[in-house]
Amino acid sequence: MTAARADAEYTAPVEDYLKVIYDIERHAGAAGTNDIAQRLAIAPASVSGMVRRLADQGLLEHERYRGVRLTDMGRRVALRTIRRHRVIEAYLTLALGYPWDLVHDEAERLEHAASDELIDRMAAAIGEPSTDPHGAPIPTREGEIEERALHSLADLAPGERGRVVRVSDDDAERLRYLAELGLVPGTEVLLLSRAPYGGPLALLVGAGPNADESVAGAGERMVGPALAAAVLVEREA
Amino acid sequence: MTAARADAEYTAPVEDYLKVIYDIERHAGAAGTNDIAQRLAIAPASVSGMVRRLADQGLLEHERYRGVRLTDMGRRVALRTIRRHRVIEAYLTLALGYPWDLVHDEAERLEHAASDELIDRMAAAIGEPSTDPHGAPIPTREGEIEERALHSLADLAPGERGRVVRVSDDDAERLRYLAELGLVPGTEVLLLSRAPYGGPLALLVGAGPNADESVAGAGERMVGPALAAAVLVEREA
DNA sequence: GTCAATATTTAGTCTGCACTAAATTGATGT
DNA sequence: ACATCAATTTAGTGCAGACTAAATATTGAC
Repeated sequence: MTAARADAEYTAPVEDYLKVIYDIERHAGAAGTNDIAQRLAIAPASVSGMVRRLADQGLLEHERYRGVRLTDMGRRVALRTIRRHRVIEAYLTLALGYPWDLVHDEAERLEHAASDELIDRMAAAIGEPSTDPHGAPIPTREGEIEERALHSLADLAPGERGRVVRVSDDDAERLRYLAELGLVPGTEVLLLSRAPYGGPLALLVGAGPNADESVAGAGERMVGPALAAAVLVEREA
Repeated sequence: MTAARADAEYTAPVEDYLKVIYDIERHAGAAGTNDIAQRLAIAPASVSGMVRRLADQGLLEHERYRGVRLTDMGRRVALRTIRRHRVIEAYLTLALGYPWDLVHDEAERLEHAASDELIDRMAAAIGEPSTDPHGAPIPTREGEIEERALHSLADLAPGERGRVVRVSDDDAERLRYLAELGLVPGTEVLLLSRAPYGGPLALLVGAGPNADESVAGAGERMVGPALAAAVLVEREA
């Protein structure tokens, strides 16, 4: 029952749990033990124990068998960690020329070691960007985040046009392939057609502002639905 | 007995042990349990257990009651960690404008999280410096280090002249004070006199290449022997 | 050479965070 | 209403790395 502050030190595993729970909660309302376990690549039984500890620390609330929700404090800690992660990703690409498929793993470790002071200096050095290299929004120092509801590329209707805003960053291989296809944030896409029964989508990919990053220019592309789900777009007229 | 590689992953505590053992060994030939414990701010009894584990991994050799010596592999791991630490320190000051009294603590945490790839990019970005901001030599990627034998300021004879090459970096407060006195690497000093029985030294401090860093200009200074011991100099004609 | 001071090790404990195997609860289809 | 399946929790274990208290080895003084 000690009212701990959100600026205390937390272990790397704790920060990882909170990050993952934050993300699951956003999409599903509450985070189940199994989802957490899968996202962290650990056994579900291991999650139960940690969840109890996190609840004791006031970082989340747990209804047995019904899942987990972050408290305000837990959310603050999660967002601070997410800010660190994304600022580091942005800094590595913009200031050190890191390729965009490698920054995630590096940030995954550095986020637990970097001080807020360092994060702020990094952010300032690259002009306080509002998103990371994969298009994910960077929370402010104060823990504000601009989460807009996005559609996946797979949700577009044939003939509909959209702009890539964000891509999933947790698989380096996939990121490299997306870059090859030109599917990077800022690129315009037009869904030409969608084959039925989970078949491939045909796209017209236009050049975006990050065209220097992408290997290929504009052109027609075929992508499977799993890949399309990893590409988030905003609809356009 | 498994012949592990030096490029495997080690935990942060393991890297910390190896670093301090490397350092103690350099000055004293072999590292005693007590010295290690004191440098790591842990109980001596805790060291015994860890030392056994490190010996089992082939990182060091241990003669009971006689101290510890790194193996070649242990030394390689230690030097890699030291390189990380010092490159990070140099990068933070040169690329991010970090004040020199804060970089040590930051590097102390980041050194365990940064990949070799990142360290190399940082080093390249600041022009592969040969020393960190406190004058400590940076080991090469290959684990070579140029350790020159230095005297402390306290060893100079009255009337002797020297140039500050390196200062101890483990106490932020002291670093700030040294900077105030102008005792930063590169500065010329002339020992005017030494009071007997551990009394203060009188110095003439001249401007060095890092004069912009130091608050004070050239002038006469009085320092105690403890502080003088933290300043390493090379003798001059 | 013996004795005290000091250094080191052992013994036993604790915490965090993972694991497997087994028990339990909740949801679902008939 | 009940059987079954999936999700979750409990029980018991292991490892890393710290701790204290107690035992033991080394060293230095006399």
